[in-house]
Amino acid sequence: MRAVIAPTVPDDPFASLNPEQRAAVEHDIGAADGVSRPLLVIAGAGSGKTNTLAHRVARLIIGGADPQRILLLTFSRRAAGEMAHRAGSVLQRVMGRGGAQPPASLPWAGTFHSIGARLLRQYAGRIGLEDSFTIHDRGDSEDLMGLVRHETGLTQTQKRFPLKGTCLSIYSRVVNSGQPLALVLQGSFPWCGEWEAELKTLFGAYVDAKQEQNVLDYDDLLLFWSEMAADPELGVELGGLFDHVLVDEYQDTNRLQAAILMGMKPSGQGLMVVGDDAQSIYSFRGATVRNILDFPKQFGTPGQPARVLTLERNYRSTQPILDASNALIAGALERHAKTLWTDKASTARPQLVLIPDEAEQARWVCNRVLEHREAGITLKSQAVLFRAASHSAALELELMRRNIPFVKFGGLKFLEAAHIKDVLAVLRFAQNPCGRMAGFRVAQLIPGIGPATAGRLLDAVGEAPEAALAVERFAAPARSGGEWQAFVALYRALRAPGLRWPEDIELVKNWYLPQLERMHDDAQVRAADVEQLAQLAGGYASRERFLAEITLDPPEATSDRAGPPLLDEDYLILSTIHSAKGQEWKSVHVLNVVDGCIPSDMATGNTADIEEERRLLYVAMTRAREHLHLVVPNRFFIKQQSQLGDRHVYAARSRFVSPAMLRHFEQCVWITADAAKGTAPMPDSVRMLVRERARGAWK
DNA sequence: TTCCGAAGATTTTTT
DNA sequence: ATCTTCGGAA
Repeated sequence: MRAVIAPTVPDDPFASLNPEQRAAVEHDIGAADGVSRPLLVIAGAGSGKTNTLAHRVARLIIGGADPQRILLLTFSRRAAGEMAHRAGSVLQRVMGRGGAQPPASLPWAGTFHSIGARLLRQYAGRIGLEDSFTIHDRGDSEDLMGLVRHETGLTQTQKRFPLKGTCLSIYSRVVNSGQPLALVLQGSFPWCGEWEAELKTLFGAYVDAKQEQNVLDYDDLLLFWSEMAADPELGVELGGLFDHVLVDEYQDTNRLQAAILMGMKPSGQGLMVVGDDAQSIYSFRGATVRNILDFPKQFGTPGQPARVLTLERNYRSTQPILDASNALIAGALERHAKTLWTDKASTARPQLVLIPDEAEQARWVCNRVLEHREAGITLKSQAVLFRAASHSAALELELMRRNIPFVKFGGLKFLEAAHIKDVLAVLRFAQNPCGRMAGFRVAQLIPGIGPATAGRLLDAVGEAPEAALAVERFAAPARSGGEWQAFVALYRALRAPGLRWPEDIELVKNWYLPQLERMHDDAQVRAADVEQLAQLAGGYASRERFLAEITLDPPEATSDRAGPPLLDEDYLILSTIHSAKGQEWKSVHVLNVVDGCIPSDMATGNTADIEEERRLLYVAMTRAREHLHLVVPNRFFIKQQSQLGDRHVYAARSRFVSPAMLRHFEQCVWITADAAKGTAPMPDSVRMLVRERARGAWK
């Protein structure tokens, strides 16, 4: 029995909460029947959502809840860590400094995918799954889809068949949304509509291939979990593992995730979800706002209605920034009415900056960032946000030219580099010899072995009782010579029982680095990446854990500088808007606020897509605490679009910044000297900008 | 069968 | 500009 400790008055960490937050935190604590009813918290941007959740967790534990029986589902691993940390510090304050109570650790905090992986591993035997399954990341899944696509003969069609990546996106969408293929094709992939029958065959073969090889993809983690939860017996058992289930960012969950909750907690007891329908930006992943809107209906019953609380007080931004954001979201077609307010007054409106082109945009942003820094805002508390990872290319060049350190979130990942995939594939092949994608990739690293020979090798491995033996006995082509023997030795070592992680990675490095020299001109750079991976590997308990967690929680930042920036160094944040979710900075620049970027050209097909783009801009704007700049280049480069090669396009200000909204912004025009000639008188703000331009000439 | 070079295609966001 | 795919030479 755990002791029940009442919060002490003198240092009450709950005193800082506002009434609505407090209501959420205290919801059904100490209820007569000991149950807490389903709770939905609609939390506006910057309304202290994370804080409220963390306090709720702490309050539950203080009330006697067992941390081991609290399931906390977050959007990213980072968010889970943050939440556990904050809950811990609340607990510590309550328990007092004298108490030898260890800080709260929440063993079941993580993303849906990572928790799913753990539960599946645990219940594998019960559902006919080998518990040694490996997890395919996006790249592996695409490759497998490509292979199956080839084997099914779909590469030989008269008209071109959708590429492997597109096929996987369609498949994933079907699984996550629970919609029939035809509907998904019609709604999101109209140009693939004619291939419905072939796609159906392809997906069937893809599923078979995964099962044969004992691998799961991202979607399977949710799919299998939801299947378990839907089983009358297993569902109850799973639900019984937890007294409280808390879900963050509920607006970005999909049908499968809602089904999981429904299976585990059909009555909604002990269930609390938090989200903001105005910030739903993941529909491309199957997320649906319906989850949050329908929550009361889904989980409430007449006898036990779900409780709904709304947090509207914003603790992040100044009132002018909120005014502009509110005006933007007021234009949305459908939404939960909610108006953010704050007592952080300010006279400075956000800026809307007109700029000739992208190069000038990069220069202007650099100037402004440095200016802010002079004013005492560290680089780390400034961010530049953009719709697509490639939009920051020009800015990155300019930053490097000026020696301004930065770290970029989103976009291409470390794990997608060929050499990193190679190393991981070797480890995966050792872990799960049935996983063909890994073996297929590894075998082809050896000179003289191509797709055909690799295929034969894997067939042999698949049929043999002992994988290592099959590899040793395999007759490699003569031209592979000693290279093959070297690989056999490595493979045997990796499968040997006494091997202690992370020795594995040393073995792989010794074998792989010479291959790298042979295959790539820039082996030096790649070797450094491999070294970094090795460093990372040391932090994990075992090979299995490393492989599972690195695919579910990849290192998210990429830096163009050699190695990660030192911890104490100051650096500017560059991020896609998607990756900026849940974060905040003192100063925020949003790049390319033009039609074609926000909303993206690719998302102007239907109104739902366009509305999501609006919310995306809303998310970007509400990240700012004190300074917000929307930058509108007049002209920008279009790449990869036309047969005529690259060209400029003259862009209009984003349609979301409507004329009626302009009064919420300070408008600036930033012109180059030659563009200024012969133009009409400029607004007041221009003088300042021209001065800045003069200074910029010396940079 | 492998490997290399040329032709062809190319829709953003991420677990 | 980049990545994928395909055809032909070794």
